[in-house]
Amino acid sequence: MNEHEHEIPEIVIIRLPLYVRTLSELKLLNQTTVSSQHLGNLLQTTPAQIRKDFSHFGKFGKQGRGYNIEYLLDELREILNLNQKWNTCVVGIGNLGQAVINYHGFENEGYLIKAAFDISIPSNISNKDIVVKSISEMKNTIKELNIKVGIVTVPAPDAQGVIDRLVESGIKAILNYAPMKPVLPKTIVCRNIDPVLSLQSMSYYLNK
Amino acid sequence: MNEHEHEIPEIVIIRLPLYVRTLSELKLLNQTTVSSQHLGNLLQTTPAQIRKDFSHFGKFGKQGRGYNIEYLLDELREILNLNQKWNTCVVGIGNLGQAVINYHGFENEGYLIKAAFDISIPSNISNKDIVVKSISEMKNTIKELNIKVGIVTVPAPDAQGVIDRLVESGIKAILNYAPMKPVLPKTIVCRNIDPVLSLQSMSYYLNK
DNA sequence: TTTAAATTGTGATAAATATCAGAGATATAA
DNA sequence: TTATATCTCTGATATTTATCACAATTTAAA
Repeated sequence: MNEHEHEIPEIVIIRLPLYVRTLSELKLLNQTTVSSQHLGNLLQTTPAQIRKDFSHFGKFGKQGRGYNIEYLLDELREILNLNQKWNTCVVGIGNLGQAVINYHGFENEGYLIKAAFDISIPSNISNKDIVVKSISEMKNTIKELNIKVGIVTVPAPDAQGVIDRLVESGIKAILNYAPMKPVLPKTIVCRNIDPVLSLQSMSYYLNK
Repeated sequence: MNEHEHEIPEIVIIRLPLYVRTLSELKLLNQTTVSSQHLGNLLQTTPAQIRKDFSHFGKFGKQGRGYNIEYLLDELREILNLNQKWNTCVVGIGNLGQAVINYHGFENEGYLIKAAFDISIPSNISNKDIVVKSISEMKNTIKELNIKVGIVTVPAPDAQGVIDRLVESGIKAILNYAPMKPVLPKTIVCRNIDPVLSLQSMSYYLNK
């Protein structure tokens, strides 16, 4: 079985980056092999699920021995297209947008913020690596800079409009911080970051 | 069927806040009733799922008519314990922690940030509504201020330690921004906010 | 060399989740 | 008043997801 023979469940794809993260940590600790049992312990999941997940993409392990960390890590990174840089842009340069721009956790993982857009351009953004432009110049800039991922940090009422423009500009993936669910063509991937929803669902379990 | 007769699937609980949000928007537009069909259109889901989700908690609708928005909204808010304020604290006052503190989307939804903790206390935090203290004073402060929710914004390597202290201090829910999965007693609820994982799982769908 | 222990990959099974479909209730139009 | 359309609630069914369990393979120990 390999990735060309069947559609892989999204839930499996969503778990792959967790495996990548833990394998990277093990590699940093100079570990060379790991079993699904051990990986399951570290990730608080079952070895069966890990093996089944991997089995969608091929055979990466060795019976009686486990997985070679370096090899498995590289395979998973390749599957996820992590062995390359991705250019991104931020739309919305308010508090949240500025926080995202100043957070360097994205760059470290290969997601480079190349441009930031807003209606009015704040003067306090001065990062020589990031082009700051008006939303009206979005389409040209995204094409010129080969940007594939849009990070949306505008207020909810503005988000759908902004997202429509991103799609029109050729963006393929959206990381949406606005508290709303965008309407999108099914060719575009989207993930929502919505801490308020997380708090609200946790509140169910808080007995008064 | 009501909430006392069976364990409700967490996946259902996670969707309830979405319904609350959309119902609130409809209420703001002075709508008085809504059908599962209409709600499904707005939420990009199926009417059957919405009805099944509600059915775990009781009968809120009227055949041939739909749901009274105000009534349903209040019931759902009551189920989720949203009809009250919850005191929270932020642990980690670096860039991310400060961004969370300056973001007022939590307060607006009834989650009040009452305290912020770090090892060294930055001087640039000056919010008279938030107590800023050393992590060593965490336990007393959390008890005194009746804090039930902890928001973790420390770097990943520090997160498990901080979370252990939060649990020890009597916290019941954790919103974790650190890129790791905490080990927790099963009495504690936790949600992880991990935008890097989101980006990485989206990358799978970006063909080079 | 032989035996025992460890571990994968996977078909089969179980569990969880989503959808279907129709009886019954309500509202609206004729 | 009657007929038609709308819509909920829910048991039954289908689909998706997770777990089980074991043959096959590898390693390590006897």
